[in-house]
This record gives sequence, C-alpha cells and structure tokens, in this order.
Amino acid sequence: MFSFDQLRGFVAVAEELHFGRAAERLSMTQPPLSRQIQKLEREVGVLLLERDRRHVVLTAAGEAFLAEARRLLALAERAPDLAQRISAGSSGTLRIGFTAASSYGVLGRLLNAVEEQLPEIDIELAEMVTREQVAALSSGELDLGLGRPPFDSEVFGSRIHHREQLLVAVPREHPLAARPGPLRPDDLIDVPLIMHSPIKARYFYDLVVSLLPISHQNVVHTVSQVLTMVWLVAAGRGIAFVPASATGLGVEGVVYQALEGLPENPVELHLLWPRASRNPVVRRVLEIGPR
Amino acid sequence: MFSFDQLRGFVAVAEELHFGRAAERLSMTQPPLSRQIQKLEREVGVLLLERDRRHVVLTAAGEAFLAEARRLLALAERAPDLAQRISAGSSGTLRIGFTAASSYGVLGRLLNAVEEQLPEIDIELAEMVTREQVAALSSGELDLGLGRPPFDSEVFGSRIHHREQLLVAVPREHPLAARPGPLRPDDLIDVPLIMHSPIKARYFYDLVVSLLPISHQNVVHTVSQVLTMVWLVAAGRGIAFVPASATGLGVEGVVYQALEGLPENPVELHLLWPRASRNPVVRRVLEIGPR
DNA sequence: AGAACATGATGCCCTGAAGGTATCAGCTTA
DNA sequence: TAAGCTGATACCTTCAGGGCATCATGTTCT
Repeated sequence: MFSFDQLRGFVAVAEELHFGRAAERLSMTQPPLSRQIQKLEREVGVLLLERDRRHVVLTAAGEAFLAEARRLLALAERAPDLAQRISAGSSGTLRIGFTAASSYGVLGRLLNAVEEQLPEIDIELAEMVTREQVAALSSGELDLGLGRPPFDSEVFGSRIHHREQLLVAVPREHPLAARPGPLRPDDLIDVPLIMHSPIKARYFYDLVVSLLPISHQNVVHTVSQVLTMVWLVAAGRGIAFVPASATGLGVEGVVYQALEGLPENPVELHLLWPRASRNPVVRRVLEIGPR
Repeated sequence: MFSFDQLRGFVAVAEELHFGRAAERLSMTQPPLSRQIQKLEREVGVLLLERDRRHVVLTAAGEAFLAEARRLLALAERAPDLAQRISAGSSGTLRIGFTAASSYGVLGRLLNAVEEQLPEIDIELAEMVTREQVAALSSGELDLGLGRPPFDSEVFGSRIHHREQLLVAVPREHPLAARPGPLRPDDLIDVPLIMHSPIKARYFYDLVVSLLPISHQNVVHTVSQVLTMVWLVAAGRGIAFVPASATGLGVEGVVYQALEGLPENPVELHLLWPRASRNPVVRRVLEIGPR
C-alpha cells in the first residue's frame, strides 16, 4: 500500500510538473522524490507520469489518480479536526460561505434557526462571492453556501432561501431621489448607470438585462460587488440596480426607489451544498430546513 | 501525519475491541500495535479508545474517527483499481468530433459499439467540420474525429469508417427530379450547380471534380456544409452533389438521384485520431474496432 | 486470601525503509 | 561542440517500527 507521503509527493509533482521544484516545495531533495514516485507507481501498478528527459506530463491514469489523491489528503487532513471537535463536546461543525449582501438579515435568520435547533453545532463563517463559494464547496473547505446562480446543479444541491425586490439606488441629490412612488423604466433613460460585471456578477447582470431595457452607452462603471456599487452611487457616479437587502448596508447619501412593472421579488438567494457532502451536519441542517 | 498502517490498526482494534486479537488479525504482535495506536492518538490529538486494564471501548471521538478511517481506507483501496482501469482504457472519457452529415446513422453505430463493448466510458460529442476537428485533435480537445480527408497522416492515424454513394440533390420541381433511374453525367450539362468550397470542403470538391466533368461557369454558389447545400437546392437555386447520408437530413422539396458510371461508394468518412494520443481509451476503442 | 491467568504497556534490540550527497545519462540550447 | 537542465542511480546513514521479553494490574478460581 502507498503512503500519504507518496501521495503528497505525487500531488506536488503533478502540480509542478517538475521534480526539482516539487521536491523543494516538499522541503526535500529531488532523488528521494523520484524514488517515491517510482514506488507509488509500482504500488498502483500504473504509469502516472510520463517523463521524457525534458518534460513531465500526467497520463490519463495519473489525472484520475491525482483527483483521488487530493480527496484522500483532504479527508486525512480534516479527520483529526473532526475527532477533536467531537471530543470537545460539539456534535459537528458547519462552515458557511455567504455573499456580502446576504449578511444583512438573511444570514442571521439562517444562523438563528440552526442555533435554535442544533445548539451543539459550531459554525464558521466566511464572506465570499458565489464563484469562490462554489470552489470552496467543491474542495470541501465549505459545507454550505449562500449564493446566487449559476452553479452546476449536478454537483450542488440547492434550495431558494430568500427572494427579494430589485431596487434602484439613487444618489440623494439626484432628481429621481425626490420622486415619490415607484419609478418607470423610461425615467432611467439617459441616466449614468453603474452596472454589474457580466463575468463576476453574472447573475445580477443577466437578471437586470432580462428585466429592463439597458442602454449600454450609459454604463459608467462595471462592478462585481453590491457594496462597491452602493458606494459609487453615494459618490454620485450614477444609479445602480441592487437587491432590497442593500438598504441594510447603511451607506449614507443613497435613496432606494422601487421600480414599476417588475415581477414581485425577482432576486433569488440560494442555499447550496455539495451533493456529495460527507458532513452529517449538512443533512441535519437541511432537514430542519430554516424556512 | 498518521499512516495507513495506523488507520488499519485502529480499525482492527475498534472492531475487535481487543489488542491481542486485533494484532493477530493484522499478522503482528500486540506490543507494536499498542504503540501504533498511542502514536495515532498523539497525531490526532484525541483519545480514541478507552482502555481500563480489562476492556477496550471506543470514545465518541473514536467512533467518529473510525468512520473517517474506514472511508480513507476504502478510498485508498479502490484508487489504484480506478487508475488501472483508466490506464487499460476500459474507463475514462472519450471526446468525439463529428461532421454534421455523419450524425445520421454512422455516428450512432460508432456510439453503440463503444457503449456495448466499453460501458464504463463517458462520451462527449461535438459537431464540427473536419478542419476544426483536426485542430481540436492536435490541441488535445478531442480524442477522436469522424471526418474526411485531407489531414496529415504523419500526425493522425485513420481508418475508413464508412463509405457511401454520391448522389445528386435536385429541387423537386426540376425536370431531372422526375427522371426515373440513374442520371448520366451528360444530363447535368448546363444545369445550375451548387458546388463545394475548394478550401473549406476540399475533400468533396476534389472528389466531385475527379469523378465528374464540371463546368465551372454553371456554379451559382460555393458552399462548405452539406446542410447548406441541401437548403439551397430546396430553394431551387440549383443541383448539388451530396453524400447519401444527406437524405437523412430531412429537408423538404429535394429529390436525390443516383448517377451512372461512378465507383460504388466513393464518399469516405474516416475515423481519425492523433497518433501521439495519450488517452488509453482511444487505443481500446480502436481495438474493439467498430465494424 | 492467594495463585494463576488475562491483557495492555514498556524496554531493548535489530532490520529495512527512506532521506541525503555525489554522480550519471540524455536531451536542449548557445 | 560545450554548457546546462533534469530525472535516475549508487551508496551511505539514520531512525521508525516490528519482534521478544517482561512488567503492571485487574479478574477468577480454589
């Protein structure tokens, strides 16, 4: 049977594609690393790395084994932690990622529900955008995420956790800020616009574009985080479309106006988790199903 | 970090709840097993087994760690098997490019053969013209292509996968459409012709020019895809030479006529693959050699 | 009560796995 | 053609881990 050291060696070489650098990263010299890999290949019974005298490249089998090796190492690293927590009297840990906007109200509701139903569970929190959450959920660094589409629904289970209105953030000095009642889409023609990044904030970008007629020549900034948007609005740079929870960000000098002719609560926030999750706490949290 | 041997030792003791028997099961003596467990507990940082001088019992942390240990060992045991299967080509992913015309029947036969012989293989499909296939095969984005010459036979291995007739596509209203039996090349003199692009559809261009006397002043369109050709024929723009599989495209208003004096099945479709392919699945598929 | 037994821990020895240094071998580049 | 990379080998050294003998302590039987 191979050893964890061999796996670590293999992962390092597979990532560096260079024995010397990989050895350095592992704080060892190159020759024993070469032998480690040879031995691993003998144990596994398969050529994992193709080395011509100049380059190193993964074989197809190596590719597959690399994924297994990473899983093994990740599992091995977390196992002691798990045991320690249980020993310390907790019945588990839940690591939750959340988007900045969801931290106002929505996240609190989730935490209260968990706290109440499962008081012995430890909760760790990390603020990150959906894209980072997806990566962290895949690698096992997170158990649960609060984010927005898109994500791969084959890999992640999800449930709509919150719906909210889409509002227009307007600088307090702007004429539109004083207007009573909901604004009409026409009112926004020729107004400078702070828009979402179609790459980093694809959900909002797609949502806004599908709901409203956007003139792209009015876009003065392209931004990926709601908070940044609201700051730019406060600075008078333009108006922006934001979820209702942005009102909780507490930025001065911004007025939030409703819009006419939109669906009721078009902005969705999803609770998402890796379907392959091994953390029993995840299942329990989904069972108690906050709201 | 703990070792697999330590995990195996722990699992054995946890199952036997007796160091002596566990040691026996592991074909070793009891003292080193005791030390193994002690060391494991130091690494994990938690007491896993409660031993009073007479009995051994799992702690809560031990219970949880046991589950992790079992998972780790199971994963570790099947990882080499996985790698071996991929290396042997009986598992893995095959990315196949195919021309639009080949999607009718021919591609299906290939897929069925692979499916039947190598059920564990995932297949990804992408429709593209031969030229794109060649590029994708070179860059490693594809493993296998279904296309037509020309391609560099130094770089690509190939095998004729299908031969078919060359037919004439005629608009339904055209006098030639009503003619019974095969047409003679003379019949086509002075008929408007939709011809293949000598650059993008060089295979067909060369084939047709080599088999039939073409009057280039009759050419009304130059096209690179069979489907486009058939549409233009349906629109009454002229006649076109197409492979028999074009009859499966299901375009209305087109009649397909055979031609006299042609070789039996002059249109060839090749299965092609990069000779330097490192994907073992390719070798396997070529070995089972559909048809 | 005391002897025999059961069972996990400890002390000591020895083998072999694995790391280090020096060097080789084959390809690339100037 | 020489210099430089880079992975593989040879050889030495260390120490982790297994075996044997024994201890310590709790149980059971007479």
